[in-house]
Amino acid sequence: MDDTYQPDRLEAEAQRYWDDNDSFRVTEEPAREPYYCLSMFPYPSGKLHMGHVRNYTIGDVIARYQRMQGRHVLQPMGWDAFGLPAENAAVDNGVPPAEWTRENIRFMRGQLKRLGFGYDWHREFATCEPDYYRWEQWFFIQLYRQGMVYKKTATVNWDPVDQTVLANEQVENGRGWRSGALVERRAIPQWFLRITDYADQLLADLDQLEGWPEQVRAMQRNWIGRSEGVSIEFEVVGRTQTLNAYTTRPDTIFGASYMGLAAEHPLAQELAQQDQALGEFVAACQRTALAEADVATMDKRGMDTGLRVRHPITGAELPVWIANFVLMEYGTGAVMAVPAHDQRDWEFAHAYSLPVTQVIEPDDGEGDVTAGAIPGKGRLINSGDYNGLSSDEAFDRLAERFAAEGRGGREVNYRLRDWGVSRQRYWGAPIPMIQCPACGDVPVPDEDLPVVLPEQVDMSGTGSPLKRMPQFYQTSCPDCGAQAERETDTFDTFMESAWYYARFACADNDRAMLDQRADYWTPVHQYIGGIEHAILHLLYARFFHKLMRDQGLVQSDEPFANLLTQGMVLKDGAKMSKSKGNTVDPQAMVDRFGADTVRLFAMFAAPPEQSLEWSDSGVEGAYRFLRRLWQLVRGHVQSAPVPALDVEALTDEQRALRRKVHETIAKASDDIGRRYTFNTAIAAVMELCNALGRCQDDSEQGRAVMQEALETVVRLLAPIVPHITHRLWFELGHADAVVDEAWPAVDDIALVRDTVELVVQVNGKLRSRIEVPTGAERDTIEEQALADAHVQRFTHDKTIHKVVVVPGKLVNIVAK
RNA sequence: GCCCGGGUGGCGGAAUCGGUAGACGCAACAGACUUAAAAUCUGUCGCCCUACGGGGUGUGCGGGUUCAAGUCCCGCCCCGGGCACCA
Repeated sequence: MDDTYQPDRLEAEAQRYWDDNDSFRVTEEPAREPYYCLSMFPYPSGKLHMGHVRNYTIGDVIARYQRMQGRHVLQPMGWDAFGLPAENAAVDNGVPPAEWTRENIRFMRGQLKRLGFGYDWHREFATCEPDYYRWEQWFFIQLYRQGMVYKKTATVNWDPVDQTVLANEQVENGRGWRSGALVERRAIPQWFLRITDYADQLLADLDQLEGWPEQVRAMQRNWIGRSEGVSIEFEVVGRTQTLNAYTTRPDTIFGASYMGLAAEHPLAQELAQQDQALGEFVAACQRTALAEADVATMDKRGMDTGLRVRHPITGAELPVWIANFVLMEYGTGAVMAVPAHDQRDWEFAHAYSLPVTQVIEPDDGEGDVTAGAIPGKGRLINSGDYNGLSSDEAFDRLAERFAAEGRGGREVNYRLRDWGVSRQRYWGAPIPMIQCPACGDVPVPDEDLPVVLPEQVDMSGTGSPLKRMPQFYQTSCPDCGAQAERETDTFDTFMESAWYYARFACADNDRAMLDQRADYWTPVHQYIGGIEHAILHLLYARFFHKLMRDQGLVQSDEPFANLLTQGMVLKDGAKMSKSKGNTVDPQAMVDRFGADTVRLFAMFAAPPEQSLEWSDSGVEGAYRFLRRLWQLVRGHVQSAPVPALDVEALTDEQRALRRKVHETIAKASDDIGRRYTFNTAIAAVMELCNALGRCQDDSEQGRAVMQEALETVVRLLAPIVPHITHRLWFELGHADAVVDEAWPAVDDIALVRDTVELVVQVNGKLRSRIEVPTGAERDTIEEQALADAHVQRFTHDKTIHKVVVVPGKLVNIVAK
């Protein structure tokens, strides 16, 4: 055995062993219990960052642990290869996106291998390859034929100088990031998936996802935003048309003092044509950025249209205002504004001196409508025939009334909007549609798939180069044969990541999107990724899984049974970023200390769900621990031969050490297998190693206990630091590799204790400790605690009121 | 603004179901080894007081429940994530 720990040599050897033995290649074995462990695949941005290292280490630890538990583990890896950065790189450096992406993949694959992750590389794919996206195109067409896809105009950020569509990320303070021009909103036709048709299922099935953090389920619930309300038609005075408003609070209808319209509302658009001032205001609203956060924080502004609607009960005339905080995407784009009971309406009413009438007496104490809105439910006042009813009673009565009158009724509404999948970008999967002047939108016939994205492109112009490539877009109509044009938009990249987990099960199938192997492996048993994907990616993947189920491609309802969301990696308290200059390159760390040290630190520094503060000296500490472990094993294997363990023949000290070994197995198994708190599992193993290092027992049984202890330590650490343990396992005298070993088992007999220490408190303050026999009676414990000299000091001049005994833990004496 | 998290020593964190606050590691300090340094090993390490036995105090802030609160409840403050075209 080498005198010193030499990670570079040893890690290369271990990796060669796994390669030569195809250790992580799996095929479907119906008799075995499958376990699919998946970490969110990376965007190939150039090189791995610490967030990747952390994510993939967590996944690898779980995969290797489950393998040691006897499960048949699949852990694949691939590339989320379409996206904006490739286009930016092309503009900045003149490298074509395809070439840039493939080079990044090649480099990052090497980095993943160097970190020793146990992936089945035979299943690898990149989403930018036609083999992959052809099935996405095929599936989109299936959905189109079923009516799950439709086209409508929707707004995008438009940069008037660069003549291009911008992502929200590319808009900074309302200006285009390259040109600095004020961004405009522009409405263009785009493709949508009817995710709202699945809103109820997506909401209801969250209850099945017991293996998901409650936090994420709550975020999805809020995102879907199911609400039960009432739609009400308002007559427009002097016009034949009506305005439909949706409200969750019909009980406040007597407090309605105006109606708010979104700038995009058809009536607002119509009025803007006729009135110059209104036109300018609507245009100004439409110039501002799209992001919800911007809409929510901007000043509430509006303009009176001069139109009036009739209050459906009182008949009073209410002014119609165009308001910048009313969203066309939610409800009907028209709101019945009740300033006394809605904060936004209240602010707006105050800004424009509109009336505020309180119509609810809140249940929980008093409110003051001069200070702010009173949003709670209560009893109706100032509400005519409805006075005295509770909010809930009034809701029902009014809903029935409007339904009976044929001008509204109960309605369930969702905050969730349909999924716009069109992107006016080059580096994405082409949307497989053809527009024919005669036939309209026609899907590309299955036999013509895939629609291949041309890779030789000129990225120097503005906008997508596809729009400048007649050889791409000129085609003939599949239906009538006339000259027609292909869609030049590409798919949202969330499309690729919405189904990749299933494709890993059968990535080699060139005849179908999925086959029965997808049902063998999915639902994914453990999915691991960043909390930043808690809503969009995970919701889209859940939606896709249900779509695929309804196409008969999979059987289950949900794609991911268990979810672990990892926190961010920070340096000096801030997210690592190039602009802050606080990045740490994992490669430099691996070069210097080896993969095991980096993996160990990443798992030790914080539990996975919390953010992780990077610390260079902490990494050195991890390295020191591995060196000490190496020397601990070396000292042991170089001593005399190890006899068989005879548990009957152990001294008290040997029994105590062996008990610690088995307590550590119990703790580490629970921490890794149930709690996913790898940091505390590592701490427990470190504690055990500290105890082993102090042990000077070179008797026969002393060495036997040490052998058992070291074999335990090596196996407990094997998922986390697989390279050093690979080697140490052989050094401890084994012929087979530790990667194929079973997780150590707890010997319950080793855990037995004769006595247990109890803490003694007086009035809740720690005053003493007593040693009692393990199964001692309550009375005995109480007697011993009261007799304790330290306790007496605090009780002798007081009366004992009560003695609380918590078995195995403490005694609390209440004295006054 | 809305939704979801978090706040514990000099630092990262531990305390799992309301029961010993500070495990484990880092940094720092002291000692051993060394010609010296590095490495390694040993010890100390929340704050205040101390006769060195111990005592007081302490988990963002202010209240409350309880024999007992970092943990539960109410009200604040600060930091982070998401907000539909970054992935």
